[in-house]
Amino acid sequence: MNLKGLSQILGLSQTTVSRALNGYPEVSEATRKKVAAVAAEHNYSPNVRAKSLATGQSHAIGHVIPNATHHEMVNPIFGDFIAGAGEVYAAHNYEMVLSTVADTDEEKIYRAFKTRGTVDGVILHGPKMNDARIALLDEIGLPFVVHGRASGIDSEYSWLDVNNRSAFRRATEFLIDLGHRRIALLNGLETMDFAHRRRGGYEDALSARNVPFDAALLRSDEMTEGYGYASAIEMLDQPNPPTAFLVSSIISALGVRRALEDRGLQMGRDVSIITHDDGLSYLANGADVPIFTATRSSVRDAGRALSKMLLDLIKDPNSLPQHRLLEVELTVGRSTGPAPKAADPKGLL
Amino acid sequence: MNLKGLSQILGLSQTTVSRALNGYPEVSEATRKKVAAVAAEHNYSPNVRAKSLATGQSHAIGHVIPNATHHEMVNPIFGDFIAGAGEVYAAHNYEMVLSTVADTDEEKIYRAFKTRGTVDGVILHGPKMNDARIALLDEIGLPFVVHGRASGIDSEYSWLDVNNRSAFRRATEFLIDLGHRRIALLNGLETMDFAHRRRGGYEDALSARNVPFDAALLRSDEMTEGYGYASAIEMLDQPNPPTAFLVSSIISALGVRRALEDRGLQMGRDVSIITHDDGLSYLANGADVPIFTATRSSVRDAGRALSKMLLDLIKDPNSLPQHRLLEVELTVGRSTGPAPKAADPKGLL
DNA sequence: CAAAGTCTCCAAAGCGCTTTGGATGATTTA
DNA sequence: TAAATCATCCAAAGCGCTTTGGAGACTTTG
Repeated sequence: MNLKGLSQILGLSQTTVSRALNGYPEVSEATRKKVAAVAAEHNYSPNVRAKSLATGQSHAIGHVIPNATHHEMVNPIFGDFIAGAGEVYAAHNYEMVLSTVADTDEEKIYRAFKTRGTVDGVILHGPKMNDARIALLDEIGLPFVVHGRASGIDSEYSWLDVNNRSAFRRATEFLIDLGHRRIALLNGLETMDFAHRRRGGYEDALSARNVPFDAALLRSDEMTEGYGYASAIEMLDQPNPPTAFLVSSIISALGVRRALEDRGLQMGRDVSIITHDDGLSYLANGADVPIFTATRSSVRDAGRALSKMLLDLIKDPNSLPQHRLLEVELTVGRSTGPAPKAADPKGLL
Repeated sequence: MNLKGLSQILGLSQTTVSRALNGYPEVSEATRKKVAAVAAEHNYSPNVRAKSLATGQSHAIGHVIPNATHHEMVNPIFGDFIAGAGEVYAAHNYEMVLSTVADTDEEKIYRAFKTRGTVDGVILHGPKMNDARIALLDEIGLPFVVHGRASGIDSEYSWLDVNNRSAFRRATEFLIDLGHRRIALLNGLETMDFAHRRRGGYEDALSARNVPFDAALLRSDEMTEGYGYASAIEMLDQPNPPTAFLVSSIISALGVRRALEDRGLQMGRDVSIITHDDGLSYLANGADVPIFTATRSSVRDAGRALSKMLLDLIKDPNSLPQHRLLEVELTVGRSTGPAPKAADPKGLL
């Protein structure tokens, strides 16, 4: 059933039927009701392609999954973010379109999004330092919002970010307060902006408390379980091992935990761990008492808020860029405790 | 730049330009080259909405994420599946559109997909026993393929599935061969077809080897880390605890591992674990020697193969339904070993 | 009571592409 | 040489919707 058919059944013009269905004032309440009834009866819903051709809007939002090709890693937070955004899209009758590309082809995708009119806007994931994509999207003229920020970019753009610097400063201070002086940082890839900020927070806390910085206690990579494990093993086998780990992802934290176990160390007593926790649905950080002491911020909430921000921007393209900085909750779990008295925790065994 | 503009620049009709770009034979090689050159120069790419309105095809595939609303869990394998499918879509110039809905609204989404012409076909995720969606999609007339199968559905449809029954039979037999008689099964939700089949394989092996079935060793739920932990703790604290766990997801297996640690049990010596491993990119099961003995099947490969199957089906709607049953690799890691001699492994402590 | 508004509704153009049904001139065939 | 064939190209219709620019029929106003 299409508009033409429907208007014939009703004995009205397509114009009137279209206006009735879209809530325009030029149609009487009586006919509007009649139209609505017949439309429902015949299960009419407008062809979205024709509609978007006529309006110039696609009612779709694009997400580009970075790094998703070949054997690289799919960011595990993506699913939860999408779930949050999806709720908002569904409520506003927007479609979500996803593209997976190699980093190198990302520019092509954005250009195609614009010229082909596939989407009305995009959410930019995983911003890097000096991220070139922001200028690109500005140039293309495709509305966008950023999940995170990009240090080194001066132009104004809308973003939503976790206060990573403050979070990791607080977490580091918390460990220092517990007496830890050898604190390892297992960071994400430091080309990523969030990782850069986290490292900043970590270094802020160290220098504020006069704890020496040791490059041997620093790692940076994609946040897999294996990365957490391998890094922790390596550091624990050093002559002067860390007594605490600050980890950028709960998945890597699981790896650190496994390393502790392998080395016969007890988490929270011999070695402490604080991790960032994105609140992934399948990796809930303990029901009652959290497994890990964590800096927590729900990525699903982020998805909800950021997609809303983008829809607002699309609705009113001249509105000012919006910013939203989310503070984390620092929740204490069973993975942290006072620094062991002995110089070398392994000496206790 | 649109077709009209391009054809004016070229001094040709829209017809000829369109045909030149789409490889029709009615145009000479010389003009085809000229058209291609000018199109590239002006960065032309056709408006996808206009194209699909004219052709009746959207060149998009729909994925509906089940259970993704509110506080329910997003299936962690989704990201990797999508990554695999995305590669295929990109190669064939298809778009991927994603919808997240409550289970109850799924029917609406599929109907809307059809009547609004949003997508040319869908991939059905997470089939349940007697899944009603298959008949629904048949009735609607929307081409689809299923990731998994649905027991109890007689109609013919295309699917790709892991041989779950055989996988879990083999895994159980492997444990029995190691001397285990108290083998727990931490299954997925048994409304899901895959979980039903896995349980079947488990029971097959038990009865084939005359190992008594004990309902106290069986759990079924969404496969979170917390579920693995809680179930394992509960069972280990029973009077006659299991000496081995068969787990449906590596994420839950991590929970079991944590439970063992909490109870001071050593994995692979005191208690064995075999898990199913979907090959998630961020949870690689160990680099050299696998952490877990596992039944492995790459969900990313599944995404690739299944999306290809759907594109084939769309290209030739009259082709016969395709089926693809993937066997798992049973790879031995460090989580399994002979059953402890003592009746109660905790007695060893 | 005529003029000016209001309400409702409609015909037709337009969004950017594909595709049908020729038209034109060049080439081959009888 | 006339007829048939072929290779290229084009005008125009159509996909299903929105939206502009009126047109009638009623009401209100001076």
